[in-house]
Amino acid sequence: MSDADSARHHPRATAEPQAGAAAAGGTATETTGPLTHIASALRRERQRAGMSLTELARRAGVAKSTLSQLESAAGNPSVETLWALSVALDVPFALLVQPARPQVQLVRAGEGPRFAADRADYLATVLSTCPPNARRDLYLITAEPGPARESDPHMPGVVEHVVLSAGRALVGPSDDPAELAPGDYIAYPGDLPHVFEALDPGTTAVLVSEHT
Amino acid sequence: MSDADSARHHPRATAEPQAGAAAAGGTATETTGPLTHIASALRRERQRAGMSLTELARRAGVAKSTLSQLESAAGNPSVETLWALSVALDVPFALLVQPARPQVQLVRAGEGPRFAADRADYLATVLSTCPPNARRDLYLITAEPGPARESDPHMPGVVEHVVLSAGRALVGPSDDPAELAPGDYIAYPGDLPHVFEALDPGTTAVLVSEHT
DNA sequence: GTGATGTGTTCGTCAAGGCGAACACTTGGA
DNA sequence: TCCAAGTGTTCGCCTTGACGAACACATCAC
Repeated sequence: MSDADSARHHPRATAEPQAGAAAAGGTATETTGPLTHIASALRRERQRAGMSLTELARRAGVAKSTLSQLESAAGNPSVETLWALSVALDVPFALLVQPARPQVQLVRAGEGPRFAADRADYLATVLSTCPPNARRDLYLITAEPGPARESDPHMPGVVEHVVLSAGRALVGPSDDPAELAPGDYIAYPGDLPHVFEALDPGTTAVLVSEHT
Repeated sequence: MSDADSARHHPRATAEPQAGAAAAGGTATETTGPLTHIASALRRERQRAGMSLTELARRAGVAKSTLSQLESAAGNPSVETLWALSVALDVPFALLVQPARPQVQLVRAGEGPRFAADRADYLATVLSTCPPNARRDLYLITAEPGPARESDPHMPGVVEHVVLSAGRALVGPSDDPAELAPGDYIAYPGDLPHVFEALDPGTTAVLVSEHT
């Protein structure tokens, strides 16, 4: 994540250091505020779920009037309110808040920034670092047989997904790894010690690291 | 996503239809409320960024007092406030709100629910459906050469990532697909028409569908 | 037609969020 | 030692979010 400053977490961050007072007052100009997105997202998800305004309000335990104002982009809901709505809609909270920005991106097998490997027989290529909203990285792993590669646990809340492409490998929590064949998949908490040990030469895998 | 109702979007959803009134009142028992998580997440991320309470407040344009109360789990911030903080911290909004729940999960190459394929020469196996917070699915694609498989565009905001494991394939937006070799990676907006056309027999790939 | 149920909207009221200022408290020069 | 500059905390005050009730409107049964 170090040299991926080009892709930051917010589409058009506007953290003006000095002009913060503007955001403090009630009449902020609100550059890319989440409120308009919330309004449309709420209406869209509610209709997708086939709920009436009244019913959603009842299920979420919020006033019908509040919900109406929110869908009109009037007002700035509290987290609890929006949380209740996301639960009632059975929709991830983030979906109600975050704008998105997709793009086409291509990385050839050889290309892409290699991850500094402490050993020559293990190579991780970064395919995609966390975009605006999600916190997940995509790696291509290439490894040769040898002693098990112990990874130090990452930040709490990290989940790693591994799909084996070729060869065989011992992957998973250090205390109970699984032997994967091509096509096999495993997911495990990344904040616990875990291993990736190639058993066959030319072993490759796709690794998704989810930062929650 | 149809038959994956086991994994829902919220850790312990408590959308009681009738008892919604409880959540409405101020003194709700607050089962898995995001407020306590926000408090700890805010403090953690702020310290990780090496910021003082005063500095973060200044950058985000929120009152120092407000921030202090939030980190003490006192109060229920508005979305705008929390948004400003997430921008100032350069951290995805969701990270401040969502609890997480990692687990070990293993799917063997043959196992896992197959995705209903409209053609015999294209098989998608679900490896992992969207967990509590993220909205992304993991598929293993197995395809044989044949006419291009056109996918109808999905919901807006969807991004698909493809890493080719074996064989060769033409993947990407319909108007400009890329020929992938093993190890190649491509990402593209899923809300536009796109193709997956195997060029070699036994072509396999890993597909990450991000619902943003 | 007319009442009954549904939709989503707009009112007035009250509690709570967010604000600046004043407050204890530790640190490091002079 | 004392003052200055930093930390994070607690105060009144005003603004505003969230509420319930009343509202206008469409639909359907009788």
